[in-house]
Order: sequence, then structure tokens, then C-alpha cells
Amino acid sequence: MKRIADSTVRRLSAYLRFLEDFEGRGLSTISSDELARRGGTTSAQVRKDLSFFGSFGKRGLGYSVPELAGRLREILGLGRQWKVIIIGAGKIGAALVAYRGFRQRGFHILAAYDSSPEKVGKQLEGVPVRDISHLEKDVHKEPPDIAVLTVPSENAQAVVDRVVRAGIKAVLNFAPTQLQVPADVTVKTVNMAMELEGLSFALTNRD
Amino acid sequence: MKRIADSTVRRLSAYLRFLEDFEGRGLSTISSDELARRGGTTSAQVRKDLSFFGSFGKRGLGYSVPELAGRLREILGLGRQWKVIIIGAGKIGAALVAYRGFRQRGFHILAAYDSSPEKVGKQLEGVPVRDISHLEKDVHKEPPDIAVLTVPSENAQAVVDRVVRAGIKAVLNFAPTQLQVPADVTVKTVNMAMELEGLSFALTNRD
DNA sequence: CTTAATTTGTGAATGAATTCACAAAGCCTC
DNA sequence: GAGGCTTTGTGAATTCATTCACAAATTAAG
Repeated sequence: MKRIADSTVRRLSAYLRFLEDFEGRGLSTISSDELARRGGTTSAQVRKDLSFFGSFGKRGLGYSVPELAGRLREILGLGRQWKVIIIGAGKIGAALVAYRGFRQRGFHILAAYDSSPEKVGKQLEGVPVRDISHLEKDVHKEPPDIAVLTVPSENAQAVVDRVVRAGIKAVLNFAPTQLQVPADVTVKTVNMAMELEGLSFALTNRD
Repeated sequence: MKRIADSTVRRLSAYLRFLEDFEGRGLSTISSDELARRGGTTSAQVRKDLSFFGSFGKRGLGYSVPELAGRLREILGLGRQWKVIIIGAGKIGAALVAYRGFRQRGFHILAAYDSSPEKVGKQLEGVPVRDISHLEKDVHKEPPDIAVLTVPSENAQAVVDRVVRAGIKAVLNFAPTQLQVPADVTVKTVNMAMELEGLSFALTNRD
């Protein structure tokens, strides 16, 4: 299959959100133009994005809302449940455990890991906090699909190395660090510092 | 000034982080090649990125670490203090207030806002939680530069409208929503759901 | 001082992503 | 069922971003 750009996948994700909104309001069809308006893009962009995966629309009419939503869920791999572990049970880790967006999309949190004795053994929103030393054993018993890293930058590379060695192929990283991983592992980094600096730049360099 | 791509600014931000690391270790010069290796890019990319703002290197030698760090701070607008308010004192808002990356980079949190009576009047890490109804009055008294939104999706557009009307020109949005704002307002969105779906797509569509 | 070794800065070439623009297909009205 | 209206799907054109490649500048060594 032709390589799909990251930006395309992000937009598909956005389209699905709008479709679910429309679905909830009982609308049955939608045009690329309306989808574009909601997503801050153009109708040609929407059609091009979808065209990589097939042709789902009806000329003169638009797209069936439930059908397109279903197709997008399929394309994005949301038809199944993904098993997730969170490494680092600090403030951000705890906030993520509580985040309902996870469960809504089929991301099931198996456990959180930490090294602090005050946290280990407790629960966060029903999710057990385990000692980080149990990581490999647990992963072996019930392999997660995705590891979310909310550990301090200093430890991030060491932790991701363990995660990779344990066979996990997808990582969501909240540490403001560029992680080195083998080519068959996908890492997405959420870097708040970088976004803030982007705002600082925009405020500084406005005409 | 020529328009600078978003991707360029993000890389500058990454370069600065590496330079600070080098600075801490007392190294005095660095080549574009080494900077590139750390940032997962190429030396030509590094030089091109910097060339938009001037020529800071010495041929045959590389870049002076402290000088380049200083220039980047200047370019990114990090030479001053930015005033920030956080709207939404839920789990994510609370985690952000505690995030030390803010203060380190000169982002000073004036206050957090919420509508829940249990939260209003309390403090989070020394930051007062104010009633959202005081927003406009407070902003008028001490205008913040940046508003961080950690409110539920349903309210995000309404809140950003208030923020824009109050004259704030930069927004960091944590709600998984595409916000509509006038052209002179910059919005950056951190969308965890989107990143997770990107991982789901990668796991589903690997060769 | 001369030669070899580095490394920058930058036009030119390439590659990737977006937008244009229009034929083809389907709906709707009369 | 003919004609007008709408909207898709997609090559071609365009714009934007990255990579190449090399002259110019500087250091280092003899």
C-alpha cells in the first residue's frame, strides 16, 4: 500500500469526530465541503484524503454518515480494543488514566507503573498501580499494544528501551525528548513545551 | 519577513533543548551534523532552518553553543516572561499547573479558572483557582498573553470565544476540537485522541 | 606559507503535499 | 426522460519542504 502521510491520518481522525457528531444528530449524508468547513481544510483535501482508501461517496449527494464513519473506524483500526499501559503515575499519568477519551475509542488501560512506594499498590480510577520492576513479567503475561510514557525526560530513553525490548511496538511519549527506537516501533510525542514555544514564537514574530 | 513553517519552529525548539544540554556539560561548539544526529534530522536541514534567521556559524568550526542558544531563545521569544492563564481546573489543568516545564521557560501562570464551587477559592501549587465569571475582569486588570484550555470539548468553542473577545491572541487547546478563531489569534491544539488513533493506524497498517 | 581537512551557507534539484479544475455520475423537477 | 443542479473522484498544476552538492571560509598541521 502507498505510504500514507501523517497529516492525512490526523485529518481522517478529525473527520471521524465530526461524523460522530453528525451521527448523534441523526443526519444521514454529508458533503466533502461541509466536512472541510468543520475541519478547517478544503473539500478537495477531504476527497483526496479519502481517495487513498477507496471511493465512499455518491456523486451529486455526498457521503453516507454512518457508512463513512464505519469505514474510517476500520481504516484507523478502531474496530478492536487496544491494550494500553501507562508508565509513570505522576500528575500527568493520573490525568490520563481518568481521561474518558481513552475508553471511548476502545483503548483499555491494563495498568499504570511507577517506582515510588507511595503509589505502588494503590489504584487510579480502578486501574492498579504496579511496581515498575514487574513490567517485563506483566507484559509477558498479557502483552499490551501501546505504552504511554509519562516519566521524567532523564528516564525516558531508558524506559523506552525496556518497553521495546519487551516487544511493544507503539509508544505515546509525553517527555520532551527525542526517543531513539528501531524502525518497526512507532513513537508519537506530545510535547507541550514545544507547543508553548510555538506560541511564544507566533506572539513575538507577528507583523 | 518570510513566513516560517511550523515544522521549522518545532525543530528550532528541539535544537535549543540540545544546546542547553551541551551548555550544561560545558561544551563550547557544536556542528550542524551533531545537532542533526540528536534531533533525528539532517545537517542540511539544521543549516537551512537557521539560515532563515541569519548566519550564526563559523565555517570549518561549527556553532558557538552559548551564542546559538541565545539566538534561538531570542528567535523563539523566550527572552521575556509570558503570562499564562489556565481555564479548566480538572485533572489535566491541575497537572499542567504542576508542570515545571512552564516555569523553566519563563511561562508564568497567573491563575486557573473553573466553574465548580468545590474548586474555586482553593489553590493549586500556589496558583489561585478563580471563578470563571471573573475571567473578563481579571484579564482586563492584568492581561495574560496565553490562555491554556483544559475544558470539556462541548464548552471549548464558547470559552475560546470569550478568551478572544477579551483580547488574548494565543491559545493552547487540550480539547479534541477544531476551534474557530480570527486570523490574528494563534491556536495550537494538543490532541491526545488523535495521537492515539495515529498509533492505532500504524499498528493496523504495518506491512 | 601551503596544503589538507572541516564545516558553513545557499542556490538548484528533488520530493511531498495541497489545490485546481473538470469530466463523470447521480439526484431532482417538471 | 430531458435538462439543470450538485458533488464526487482524480489527473495535472502548483506550492511548499527537504535534500543535494559545492564554493567559500576557517582551522590545523607541517
